[in-house]
Amino acid sequence: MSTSVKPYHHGDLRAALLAAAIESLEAGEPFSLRAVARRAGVSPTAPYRHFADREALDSAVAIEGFRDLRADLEAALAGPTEPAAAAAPEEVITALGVAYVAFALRRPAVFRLMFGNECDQEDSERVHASEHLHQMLNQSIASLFPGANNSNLSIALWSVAHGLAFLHLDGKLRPQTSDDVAARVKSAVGALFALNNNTSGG
Amino acid sequence: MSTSVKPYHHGDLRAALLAAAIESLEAGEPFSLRAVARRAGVSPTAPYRHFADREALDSAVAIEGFRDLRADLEAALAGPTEPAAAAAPEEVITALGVAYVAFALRRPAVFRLMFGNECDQEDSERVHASEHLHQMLNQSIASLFPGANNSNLSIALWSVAHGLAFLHLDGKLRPQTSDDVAARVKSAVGALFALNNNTSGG
DNA sequence: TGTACATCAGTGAACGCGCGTTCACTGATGTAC
DNA sequence: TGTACATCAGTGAACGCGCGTTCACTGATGTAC
Repeated sequence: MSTSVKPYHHGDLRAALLAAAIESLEAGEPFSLRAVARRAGVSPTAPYRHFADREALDSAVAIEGFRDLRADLEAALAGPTEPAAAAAPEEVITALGVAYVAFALRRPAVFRLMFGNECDQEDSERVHASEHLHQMLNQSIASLFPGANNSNLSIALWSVAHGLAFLHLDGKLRPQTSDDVAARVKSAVGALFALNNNTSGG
Repeated sequence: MSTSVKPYHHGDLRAALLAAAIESLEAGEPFSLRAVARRAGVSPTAPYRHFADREALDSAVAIEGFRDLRADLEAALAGPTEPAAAAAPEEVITALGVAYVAFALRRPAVFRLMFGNECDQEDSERVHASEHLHQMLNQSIASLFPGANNSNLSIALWSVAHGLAFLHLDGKLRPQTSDDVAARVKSAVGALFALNNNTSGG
């Protein structure tokens, strides 16, 4: 019983606040320090023990988001095909794209927070998290296409996924069931792979 | 003298508010009805004569943004090459992409407002403005590639441009001088056109 | 051409709201002796 | 094993802010006669 009444000390409030922040975002609520504290069942000023200011909480959520997204993409890379077998590039890229867009649609507010505002370039941990993602994509593309223009190609393909994600989030592309979206990602990648054929062949 | 002192009636406050809203966005200021009214030199409640609420002003700005973006893209289509000559698809697509991304970087806050929030599907005028853009892209792609998969290809290419725009806006891709950005768009499109070659040829 | 009056486009005070942040505080914890 | 005390992690009242929106209002305009 002594543990069932709310203890004065929380135990791991930092983690609880992060979780609450993500919940709050995913519930579509407006994001604020106070709202997060409320959801965590704690006074409005308690977060200041763990985060310097609102921006710091913001950043911590974004960093966690980047970590989660990276994990999703790595899972997609490991994929259903045996890792030993060299899967076709188009397949791998489709899998990555589907995972990327699925993440964005499953956790739209987190995704927006990660990408949707100009990030403070001084916030090195946050910058690093996004660069780490970028590097991971670069390496995947490099291993698929051991050619010269990898950097351009990887940017292009990242952009496709990123654009598809945002266009869906913003309701510019419908409908939104996750199967439809996955199919659309697949078709888009397919169309790009066929691009050169179309050009020369009609 | 009687016209130089501020008249009670503004003349065209609606247009002035729209202009002020866009200025305010482009100046990087937080966007609010009150701030816009302030910038237009008018009382905080004057906008309510012309816009039902904050959302309506928001929408009007987005609609104007879509119109401007469409104009930019049409200019890019008309382009430096003679309109009579059938330009190479890659060239046309690059021109469109460069114009798209340039618009986003030149007017980042407007672009974010246009795309960066889930748009009210009830707001028919706003929905229509974005669909009009979509159609215009579809038609351009259709005329470049008279094949079957136009819809997929046009979504894919729109996504590339959209993704490049947002990745630049959010500082995920650097540097940001407009020439660099244009070059990057060009390279990305080039990499996609070469995609099939890489796959089959190495 | 002049006047009465409806309509329109602004004003300015006021409301309640939630926000980020500060401050002095207090309850709990853990460590030195 | 006890006790004193520093440290830590919370509380709760309070601040000033800008926001969206309402309300009753007033100054300007234009139209009917």
